[in-house]
Amino acid sequence: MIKVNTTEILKKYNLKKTAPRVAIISIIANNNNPISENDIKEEMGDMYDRVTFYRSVQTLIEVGLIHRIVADNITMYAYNHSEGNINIPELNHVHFFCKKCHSMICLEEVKVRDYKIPKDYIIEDCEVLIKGVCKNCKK
Amino acid sequence: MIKVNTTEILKKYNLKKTAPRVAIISIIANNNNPISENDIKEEMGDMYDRVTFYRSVQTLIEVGLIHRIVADNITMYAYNHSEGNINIPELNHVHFFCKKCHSMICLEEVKVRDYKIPKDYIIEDCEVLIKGVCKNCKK
DNA sequence: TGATTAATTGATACAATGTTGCAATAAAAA
DNA sequence: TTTTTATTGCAACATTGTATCAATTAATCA
Repeated sequence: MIKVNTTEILKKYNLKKTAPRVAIISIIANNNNPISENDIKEEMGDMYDRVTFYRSVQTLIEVGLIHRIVADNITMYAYNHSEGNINIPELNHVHFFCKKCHSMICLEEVKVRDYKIPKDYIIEDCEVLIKGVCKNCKK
Repeated sequence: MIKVNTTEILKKYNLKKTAPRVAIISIIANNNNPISENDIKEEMGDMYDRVTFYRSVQTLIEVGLIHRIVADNITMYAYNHSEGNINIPELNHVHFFCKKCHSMICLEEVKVRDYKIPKDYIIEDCEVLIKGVCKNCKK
């Protein structure tokens, strides 16, 4: 459980430190694995407002603090602990999605090789999504 | 432009050969790159019905004939030309998404290596999404 | 510290996307 | 051709996401 310094982070991106933002960042950062809007909503209690949530999440994605993963039409959010390294696409955003229970876990140390992309394309990010069945659902 | 034999394909999966299915399969298969619901809708004209579309697409994804890709909340559909090989995750579903114009292109020959997934997980599929800026938008 | 400024919130209304139920239809089987 | 069964297409609903705007609150500065 990594405790993030929301004051510092928000200042870094010139964003005001507001209650919803602090809550959203903390909740996402304190989860090792991607988390859904509903789970975040529950943790926020009556601090949750849908519009504010969408806007906050949008902002945080734009600055590169979190990212959104969609699998089988299920949307989840995860923290970019690699924050400083987002320009090393090989190392980022690798997830496993269970088709049965819809849980998602973050994986490390997976690499992508042999990009055959036209030279004049700019690569900013790389996401790898591995789908299958998790340990529990396999039984 | 690969012409697919919808009669054969649908029979293979025990699906009835209906007009909407034939249209949807043909449209997706005849596009080299992923295509949005709106584009498919346009090509279908008044044959398009939203509910039928969602159901058809759902069915076709389940049998592994097409797949859905979501980037920045934009959903697209692409044909699995590798149809027979869907259990070789290294070779499947590699796309480039342009953050500016929201176009998507299919890429070949990208490989993923060094899976560090717990041994008792079943891997069925692997998608790689590379985001950035395309040739045109770079200018 | 208190007033000023500017971003952000939260409510409302709207728009787009996705789902359920069911009667009518059409495809495949007999 | 008739029967059977899956699929369609409509209506109604549910969920997800967006635009507007007045009220609020955080940061700034005197």
